[in-house]
Amino acid sequence: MEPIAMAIKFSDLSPAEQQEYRERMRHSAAHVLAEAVTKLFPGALLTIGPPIDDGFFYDFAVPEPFTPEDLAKIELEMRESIKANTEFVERETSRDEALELVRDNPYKVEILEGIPADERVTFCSHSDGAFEDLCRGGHVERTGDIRAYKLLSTAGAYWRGNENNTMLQRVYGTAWESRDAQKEYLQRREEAEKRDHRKLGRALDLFFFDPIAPASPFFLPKGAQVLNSLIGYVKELYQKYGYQEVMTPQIFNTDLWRKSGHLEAYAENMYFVDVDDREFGVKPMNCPAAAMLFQADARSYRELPMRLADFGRLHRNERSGVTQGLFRVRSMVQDDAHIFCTFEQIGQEISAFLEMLAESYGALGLEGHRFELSLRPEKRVGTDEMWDQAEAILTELLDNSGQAYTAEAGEGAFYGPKIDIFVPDALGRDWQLGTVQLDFSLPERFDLEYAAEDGTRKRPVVIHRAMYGTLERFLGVLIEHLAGAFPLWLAPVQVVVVPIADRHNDFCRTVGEKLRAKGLRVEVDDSSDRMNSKIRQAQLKKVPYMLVAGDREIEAGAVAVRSRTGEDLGAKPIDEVLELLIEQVATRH
RNA sequence: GCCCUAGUGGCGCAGUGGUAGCGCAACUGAUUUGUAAUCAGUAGGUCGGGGGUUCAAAUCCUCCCUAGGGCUCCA
Repeated sequence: MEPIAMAIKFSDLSPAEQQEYRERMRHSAAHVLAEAVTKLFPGALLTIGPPIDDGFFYDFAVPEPFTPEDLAKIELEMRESIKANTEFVERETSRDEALELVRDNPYKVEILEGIPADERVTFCSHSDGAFEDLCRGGHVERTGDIRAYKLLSTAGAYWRGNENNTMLQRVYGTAWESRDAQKEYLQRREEAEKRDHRKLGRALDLFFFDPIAPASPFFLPKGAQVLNSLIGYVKELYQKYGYQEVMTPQIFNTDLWRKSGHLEAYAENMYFVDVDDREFGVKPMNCPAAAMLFQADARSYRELPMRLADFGRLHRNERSGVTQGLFRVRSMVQDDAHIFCTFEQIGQEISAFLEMLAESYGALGLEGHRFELSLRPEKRVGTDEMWDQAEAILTELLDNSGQAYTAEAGEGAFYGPKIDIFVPDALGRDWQLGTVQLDFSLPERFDLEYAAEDGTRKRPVVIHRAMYGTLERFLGVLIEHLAGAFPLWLAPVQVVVVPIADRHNDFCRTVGEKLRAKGLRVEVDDSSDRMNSKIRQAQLKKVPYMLVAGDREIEAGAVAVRSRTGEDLGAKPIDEVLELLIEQVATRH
């Protein structure tokens, strides 16, 4: 590949060209980093150094991990190369020569051996050959074209991402076409940190964690209120879309998990308890319980589709290093439901689900989500015919939905294909929320049957589905999207009534009672603080509305309405305010 | 699970071998105030847990627990 020069201004490039340019610059920065590390740590072995979103990294095999001080030194060393403004040069070599050059580096040898026979093998250098790296190419013209860069962090990373391999030391950095662009990016990161749901969870009194129950949130009254409002909304949708709610036990005799296959495939993530010499497993999923409910009676085709919703609490013993705030917990609730239906009903069921999902995401203004279709994996149950048909149905539905999606071959569960919905957090990391999965296995394992119209006994299909998925995770993503400012219908405290002086307290309490009687969540701040302070408190807690009352308002039977955006909506009669609030809650605005 | 970093009153932090501190919050009193912080006082900590070094440990060593960043983006 030919180097790209900064011959024209970055801002004149098309978005695609800008993307390309940044990738080249970041990849080039990774090379400069690699050279700096080689100079400072002579024994370090180079492995890979690709551009990534917003930056680059390079993985090194070194005996000792890098310290923060090392990082500073490396950054200074990089400055020298960039100041020198030397040219990036690529040269093609024979395989034999390449092998000779990387002989002492098993990682590079492995990379080299992985290059297809019909591809060129190239090395690149930006220091007149003094430092060379096996490289596919794609650079800027000169080191000086890396206008802004910064090393951000170090981390351990397995070679090839496989935990059975050696752990390498990764250095993360960022690089930009200008100092301003970099500054903007770093500020964006800082802003994102302010939205971190773990910080806001504390600040807004929503939840906390304690080592006594690792990775298991304690929801404070306000956090529980938000979750319950969400669940209430989901229940409304269930009513509309024909679901029935069920409740099932928390722990089951291990026999059930043996039957469902979880004991074999999922035991390491489960909690077990021994009671009276019998072993029980705490449920990590609701599916087997749903299957038992289906089996509880002789089923007819007339009952299908049967949609059973279960908000049961689940426990999964996630590996210690992967838990993360509310995003990945060990104790959770899902808006989970299982649909038992005929094969012919799959299409309409999933279609209705996608409709309900769009409705619910729309209600929360969730943007930036993407769909992923996961197709058959190597190891699977069910016939090829079933997979052919099921995949065709899902593909057609997605095509017709107009929703952009990606199809991932081999990513499906062993028991069926699925569609996952991913939503990014404040830092742009994607999290799977919604999902709809076909299951060809559960009906077999539980020998589920229904009486068909012609009197024969047939096997139903099971569809697992959730819109918000794990509600803990969903809440985390939602907090970051909204920066903690919940819409009125979700806000744990919807209104704070603020008396200006003590003599206004009684009036404000009356206002509070009036709103509360209509189902609004109201607090009256009758503390001895000044009004300014009360407003500030309410602002910090992101309460949607503050109703201020002093002599003037009492005289008029009104309250002065202030929104958390700082907007002064003026004095309004209490009944009018009440009506506005109720309307806003009802329409979920 | 693995690598790095961290753990000090409810929360946010300072304190690197010699008497545990600050801000916010809490509590008490005073103040009664017009849209983001009124003033004064009081109380609160076995410094994540165990073991060790030392005359002396929040501080040094060691094991464990928990949290944060990262571990599929290929030369």
